[in-house]
Amino acid sequence: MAKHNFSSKRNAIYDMVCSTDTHPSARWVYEKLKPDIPDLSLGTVYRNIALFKDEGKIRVVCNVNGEERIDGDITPHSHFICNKCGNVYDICDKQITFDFSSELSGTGYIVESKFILYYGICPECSEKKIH
Amino acid sequence: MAKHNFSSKRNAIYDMVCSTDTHPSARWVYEKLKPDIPDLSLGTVYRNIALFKDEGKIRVVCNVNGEERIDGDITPHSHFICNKCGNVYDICDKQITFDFSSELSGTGYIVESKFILYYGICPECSEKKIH
DNA sequence: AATAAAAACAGTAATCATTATCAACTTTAA
DNA sequence: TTAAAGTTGATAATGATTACTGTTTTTATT
Repeated sequence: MAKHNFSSKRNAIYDMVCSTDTHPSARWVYEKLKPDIPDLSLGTVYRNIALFKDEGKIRVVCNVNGEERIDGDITPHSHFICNKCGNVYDICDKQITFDFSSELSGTGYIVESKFILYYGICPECSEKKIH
Repeated sequence: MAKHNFSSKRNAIYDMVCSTDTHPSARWVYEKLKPDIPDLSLGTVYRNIALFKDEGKIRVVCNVNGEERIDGDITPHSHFICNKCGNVYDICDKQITFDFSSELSGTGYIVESKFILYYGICPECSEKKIH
């Protein structure tokens, strides 16, 4: 891994990713930071998100409407994706084991990560009864 | 749902998706069929795959290197995605329950589908020891 | 502080998967 | 048949992501 210099923009991007529970896209992060950092470039957001992925500091959750959605919380947990509004929510399913080390043991598959995704209608969209 | 006419190309696309366990991309399906159907258009493959999705005849498994991967087998099962070669494999984890009807009951989330994805290194790449 | 090498950046162009358009061709129902 | 509706190939458009390039910032060293 290459050595990295300090970068206030990189810090701002990482902080934004970690301080939201929206499971944002690169563009969302860019638009949130742009007012405070007028000379921020969308390419910089993509570049740094790619870096965080390489470093394992963030993870990719899913792809919604062609946009990759990321999460700064890399502790094991599941996600719910709303088929209507596209919002991504954390699911606290403590009872589910994320100790997958033995789940596929003896199969030859080396598991590095496990993801559980629920798709459906979120409470907000369910109430709105929009269709 | 609109009414659909018979279409030999649509049938060929659906048959190809269902007869492979590669969890193909649209382009893969196109390239497999092209030799036998020289006047097939990539747009037609995309158009019909979108149709199958709407009808619930196929499902989206994941997104690998920017390409959406689909599955003609819509019975409940998990998938393993190789971080090296990008191949997608079926995982027969019979012990895992796909009866998610009550898993998020009382939370307000209406679950329509559940996906379990394992990421790691597949047996083939593991043997090759490529890095 | 000056300075040079390395890293990061903005701005823009390029790439690539997917979708939209539209005129020509098929299928269907009568 | 025939006309309406559905399907298609070819191509253009879209939109997310990546690559490029000249400039700016950071860092390590005087």
